[in-house]
Amino acid sequence: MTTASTGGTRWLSDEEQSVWRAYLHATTLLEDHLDRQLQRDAGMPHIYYALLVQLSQAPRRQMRMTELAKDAKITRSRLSHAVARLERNGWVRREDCPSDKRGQNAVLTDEGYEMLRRSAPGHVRAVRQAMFDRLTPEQVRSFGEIMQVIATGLEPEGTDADLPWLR
Amino acid sequence: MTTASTGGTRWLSDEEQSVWRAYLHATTLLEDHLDRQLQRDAGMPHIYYALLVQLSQAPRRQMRMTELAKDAKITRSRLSHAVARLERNGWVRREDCPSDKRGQNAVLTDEGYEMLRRSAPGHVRAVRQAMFDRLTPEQVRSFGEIMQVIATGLEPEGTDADLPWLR
DNA sequence: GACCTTTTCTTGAAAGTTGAACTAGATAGA
DNA sequence: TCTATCTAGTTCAACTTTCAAGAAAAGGTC
Repeated sequence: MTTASTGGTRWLSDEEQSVWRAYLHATTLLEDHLDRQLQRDAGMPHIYYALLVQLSQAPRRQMRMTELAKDAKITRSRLSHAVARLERNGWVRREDCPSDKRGQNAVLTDEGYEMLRRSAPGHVRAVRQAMFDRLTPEQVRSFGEIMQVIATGLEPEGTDADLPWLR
Repeated sequence: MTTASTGGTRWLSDEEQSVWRAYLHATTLLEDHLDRQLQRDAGMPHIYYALLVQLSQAPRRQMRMTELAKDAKITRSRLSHAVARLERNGWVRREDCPSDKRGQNAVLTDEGYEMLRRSAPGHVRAVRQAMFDRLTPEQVRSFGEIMQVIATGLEPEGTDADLPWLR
């Protein structure tokens, strides 16, 4: 394993390899950790919880399905299933969109909001303990930049983020 | 939203919130990206690929199930299913462990190795494009440190990493 | 309006994951 | 030895995700 090119492939350097390994370990451990924490304390996986948080911050606590899927970076299909489950739990309700008869609004119910209010402190604590309490302010800043770069690079084309005149 | 404590909960500051959001976006986009890339080019999800890589680097290209699960940070259950699938594909073979009759060794087959050799360049390219080619050397270094801190903090207790005299 | 394309969202089946229960073998103590 | 406990790995059922297919409405063009 070297940093040199071989047969056209630029392999990862030793440092890059170890960074990549650390990244994979940190992200899988953290995602598992949060999934378990939220499954225990809120009865749902992390991604579902994130959907409710998203809704709670939207005007009138509701969003069009497609918009919600985009913001959460998941497919519409996946969102359909997720909302169906959250609806069964009584935390989300679907409403027809008045302006577009194809459209659906996912609405956070009062029960959903209440559940969020109850479990938010525990979740924030978990995130802090796993990440922010272990990093210096300088590291947090740098980390934010790095994540931003990576996310932007993977954003599907034709997104606002790709239009230079909006930067 | 402030940085102050309220009712005992230290909420995230605005900066922390935006870092957290960026983290969630970057990691879900990247994991999706790699899953699709490998599903297309190697016929399996990223985690399965990572298992084969792990095996390819082990002595005699084999590992005990539990050890492999630990290294890959997944449950033994999940690994059982994964290896069953990889076995059906002919990329891995199970062998009884001679020294412990409960044990199984997962062995990377020649076909598995060959498949890895073919798809590695494309995978490395994807990782580079998504991450390393977008970061400065200084960012890569810092990123590695940060991921290391987070991973170590989430490592199950009683691990070597927690024994101070090994540091 | 008729026609074609695009967008929105859902569905169903196949694949993957989880957590608990279970079998079999190892380990340790009396 | 006998027993209790622990460890390795698998399996089952419930749940989640993916991918492809499809229904319904919207938007454009002639």
